[in-house]
Amino acid sequence: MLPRTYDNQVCSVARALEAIGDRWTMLVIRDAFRGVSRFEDFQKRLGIARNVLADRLNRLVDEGILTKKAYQERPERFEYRLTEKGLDLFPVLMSLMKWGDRHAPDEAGPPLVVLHRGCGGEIDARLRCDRCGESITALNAEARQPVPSAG
Amino acid sequence: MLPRTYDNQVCSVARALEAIGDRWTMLVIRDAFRGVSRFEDFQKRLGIARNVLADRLNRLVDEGILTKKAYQERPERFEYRLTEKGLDLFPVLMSLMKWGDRHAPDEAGPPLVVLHRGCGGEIDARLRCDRCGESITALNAEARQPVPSAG
DNA sequence: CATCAGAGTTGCATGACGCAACCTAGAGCC
DNA sequence: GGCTCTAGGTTGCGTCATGCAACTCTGATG
Repeated sequence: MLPRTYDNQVCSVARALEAIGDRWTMLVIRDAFRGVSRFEDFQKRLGIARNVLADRLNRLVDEGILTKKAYQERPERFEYRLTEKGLDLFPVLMSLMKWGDRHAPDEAGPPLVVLHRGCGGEIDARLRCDRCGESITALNAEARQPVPSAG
Repeated sequence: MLPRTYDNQVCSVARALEAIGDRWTMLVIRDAFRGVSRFEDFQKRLGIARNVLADRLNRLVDEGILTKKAYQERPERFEYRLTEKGLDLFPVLMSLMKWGDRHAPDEAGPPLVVLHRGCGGEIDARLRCDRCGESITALNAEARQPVPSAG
């Protein structure tokens, strides 16, 4: 559990960040999407401290975002794989990536292109209206607050 | 600047997380999207330590995600507003919210509904293929790695 | 003159993190 | 039977980031 929870925050964003909102977790998940599954590989690719990595992996397993399974006995060796809950973080990761591509670009250009398998098209991370299909941005969105105590 | 940077990570996700990837920053941004703009209001709503809040706001201004502007002189008082770069984090926030709604739900159900202004439709945060328009998930996406040194 | 609001700053304690060393179980080799 | 290697951690220690309360500063209000 994170040392400081956001219990006072009645918001899905806060609850999501309680699960994945520290400095390393999202990068662990990113590497998991890239197919990394073993302790040593996470550690080498990220340069994260081993104790911190062990802690993050355990937490992600507790959260149901990763599963830990032995891929061989004698000697026992483990792999960490994304669950469905973890796989559902894909849009979060892609919108982060798109934002980084646009606003914090590397000189070498976008280092990773993600494509629609088979089709070969690129990912469009824009939000859509589920009624009219138009693109939704911060400028044409509005929040409907649930009525505080009138239900 | 974050204490630990991800310099060894050639990835837009890592660069994005360098800007917004600590425990409070994304919640500050969420409140900014809700219209919060003053130091005292951020502090009261989030319960964040004042020194940490001051640090986060300064960092976000340095990053070009927020602007700081006096909304009155004598006494001088300031407001923090999202820049275009900050507004572009909207898809990140919405996909985090959708994930939280689905996988870390509050008993009271989704506490915040965001609508297409005028139309009234809800937000569809699924990723699309920019060629064929189909929905893209982790299962039908593939990464094309840039050729390492063959350019 | 006292009090209040907004926007911080300062000092101290605690907790998260980085780092290196160590541990364990089995495999391969000689 | 000993040496070394790999995978997956754990332990101990030091430092840096964070939480918390108190304080500052400026001007308004009574």
